[in-house]
Amino acid sequence: MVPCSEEKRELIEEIGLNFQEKHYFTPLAGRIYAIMILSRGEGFSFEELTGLTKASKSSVSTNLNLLIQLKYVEFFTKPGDRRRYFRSTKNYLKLTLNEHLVAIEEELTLVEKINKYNCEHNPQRFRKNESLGSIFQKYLEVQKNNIKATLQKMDAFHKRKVL
Amino acid sequence: MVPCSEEKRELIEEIGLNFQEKHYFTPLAGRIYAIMILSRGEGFSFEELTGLTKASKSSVSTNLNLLIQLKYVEFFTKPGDRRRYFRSTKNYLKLTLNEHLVAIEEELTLVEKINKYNCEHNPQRFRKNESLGSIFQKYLEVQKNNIKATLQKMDAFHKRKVL
DNA sequence: TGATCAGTTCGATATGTTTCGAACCAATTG
DNA sequence: CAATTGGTTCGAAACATATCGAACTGATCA
Repeated sequence: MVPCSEEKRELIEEIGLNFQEKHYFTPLAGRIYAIMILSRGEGFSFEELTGLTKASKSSVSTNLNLLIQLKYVEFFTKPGDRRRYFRSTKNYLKLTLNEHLVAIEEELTLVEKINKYNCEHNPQRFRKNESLGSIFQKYLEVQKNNIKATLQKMDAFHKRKVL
Repeated sequence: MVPCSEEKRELIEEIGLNFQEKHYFTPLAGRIYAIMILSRGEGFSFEELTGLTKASKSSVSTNLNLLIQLKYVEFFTKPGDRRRYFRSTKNYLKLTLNEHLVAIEEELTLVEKINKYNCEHNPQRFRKNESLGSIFQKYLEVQKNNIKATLQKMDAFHKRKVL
């Protein structure tokens, strides 16, 4: 039984739920990732994770490997210790931003397709909604530019840190 | 058998998929709504919808009522006709914007909670990520303001139309 | 060499969701 | 009144997904 405060447990569930909804994680993947976000970054061993999540080895294994593949999690080793230690990568915010970007680009192309179809097949309806649609498109463009600008800011920040 | 071009069928599937992913619709709800978006706005009868989607009456009924509850769909009647005619409401873009707004506000409060927790329990980690976190928070604020401004623009547009 | 440790793989089980069919209801029609 | 129309309700079937247990691998240790 790995110790963990009630407060932390609740936060883990809440954050985990959020990652289920917004990043399509499984419940367990959400919990694992939440545990890592709420830590000093020194990494968790495999058995600590099974203990904290109360899940089976197999489930932890699969979900952990999924998170590693998606670059949410990385691992490192310590000399004279067979175990691997798992922690969240530092680019969570960047990954999130990239997901936002993809979502918005998808939405833009979809809106364009709908407009194109209605312009050709339902001209009356299209004309009625034209200006509203362009307001929406402008909105998406602004969101997109904000994401791109923020990504650049983050890159600049990372470079400064490294030097 | 209700007629429908191959092009339209494909678009319906694509748009339907998008609504499944981004608005948590069921496959059938997505298809129904897509059909309505790609039309002149004169409404579809219940049996036209079962025909176009090739789904059972019961499924169409439940999903239609769901869409009505969520205000994506409305219905009207014609004199001397028992049937109801269903069409998409005109506020799709507004609903979408409101969903974006809610999502961003949730993300903001979550980021704040994580920061608060790490500030109290993992100060080293928190300090390292502080400026990166504030860049992200600023980003979310800009997105939020853009949504609010767009909502106002849309409201203004609607009022002008009505008068 | 045999035992243990750290983790993986895979088939089975549990859980949750979507769709369906059949029975049903209320309003209209003949 | 019986039959039809337009639609709803609800339990069951179909499908999808998450988690689990048990058997396994490959490295280390005694």
